[in-house]
Amino acid sequence: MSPKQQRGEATAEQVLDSALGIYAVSGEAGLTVGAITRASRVSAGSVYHHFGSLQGVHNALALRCLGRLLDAVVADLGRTTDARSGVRAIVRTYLDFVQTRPDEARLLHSATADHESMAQAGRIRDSQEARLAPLALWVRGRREAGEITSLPAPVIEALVLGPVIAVARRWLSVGDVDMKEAARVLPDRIWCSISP
Amino acid sequence: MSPKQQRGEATAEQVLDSALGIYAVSGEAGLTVGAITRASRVSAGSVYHHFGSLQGVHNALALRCLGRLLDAVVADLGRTTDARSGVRAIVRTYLDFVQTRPDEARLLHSATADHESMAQAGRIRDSQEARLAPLALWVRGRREAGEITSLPAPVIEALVLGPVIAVARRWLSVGDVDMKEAARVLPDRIWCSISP
DNA sequence: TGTACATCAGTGAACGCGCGTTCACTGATGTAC
DNA sequence: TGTACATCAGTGAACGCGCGTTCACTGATGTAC
Repeated sequence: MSPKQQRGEATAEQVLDSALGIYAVSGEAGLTVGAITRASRVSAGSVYHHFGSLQGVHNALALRCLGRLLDAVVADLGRTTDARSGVRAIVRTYLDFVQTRPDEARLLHSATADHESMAQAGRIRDSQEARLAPLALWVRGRREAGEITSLPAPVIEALVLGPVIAVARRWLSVGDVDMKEAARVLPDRIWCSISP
Repeated sequence: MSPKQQRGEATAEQVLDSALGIYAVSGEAGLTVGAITRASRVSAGSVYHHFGSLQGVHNALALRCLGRLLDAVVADLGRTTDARSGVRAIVRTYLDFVQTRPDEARLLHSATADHESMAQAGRIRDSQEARLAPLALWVRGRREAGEITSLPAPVIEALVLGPVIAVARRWLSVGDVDMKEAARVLPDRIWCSISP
């Protein structure tokens, strides 16, 4: 899982890059060991050496994508002070990520829904705790400062991320959303739904 | 696809019922022809006679679930007059459907994300046009009446359904949402985000 | 009402294919003295 | 600096298994006269 030699790291990255490409073209069903070895020019044995199983590749890929998204969001969120600009930052960063890395966004949006991930939702949260903690902290801080209405955390999360994810999915599948307009309009609309 | 004999209809329903159960327990990957024939006591040949392929079973199942959800929503929406009570009806009916038929809700939430469905998003919309039309009509009517802010239709859809879907998915996977409270709180919050 | 016939519904053994995984092995890298 | 050794990285043929699909066939149902 954590290679002790440099070239090991490079190989693992190569596998994940290829896997993402396959996923983008052929979907989850197309992500087979054969497809990976063909695309990455890494042998089956080597894939197993690094990831243990095909599921291991899948998990590692999902974690890498989620990590990148959370990193981006947390970084931009850290530059804000009040709740309103924070919400604006979350919306913009999320939509920006979706447009810049559509394949990874697609993976995240279906991965969070699929059966395996639901069973492992807890484990995923654990392994991303370092990135999730600042986010939770920010929400708690804003709420204690009275800038956000006092609703259960999951409901607030749904009110903030729900519309953003919905727009993102729509853009990724149908494509009939003006993302610039969405980024301009959504923050205030979302803000209104969670202000006291 | 549309059986000419009564017993054919019953068999097809039996297959879909079993398929839904398998999907709930084993996920999409578990939905194999073998699993279906074992659970439904319908032979492989008969499954192919009715659905053409395994993908056909999957599509039919997704369409049946979506149809049921849309029927429920459209029915309750028809009993409302103003936009505000309409939004309340949509939220409540949706959350009610999720709680009453969690397996079907899970299927819908992952099916809309998966690769195959994205490719066929257009065809699905077509085949459900009869149910989608009243919904679209309602939105247009409310907007022309000035009861809803004038944003692009997909953005409004995202603002209304986004939080609802987010809460539903959270409840289905993690389970840490009070659905009663969500149903009580969400309508007004959502309403605020789309009022002029 | 009875019979002949076409169509629909259903069976299940058999098919080949591609899947995930293993393993005995070779080569590369880092380390200790 | 050189050598010996342990560990890591990588190979690819081989394995058996379960998959989706087919097809020749039987039985049930509806229809026309």
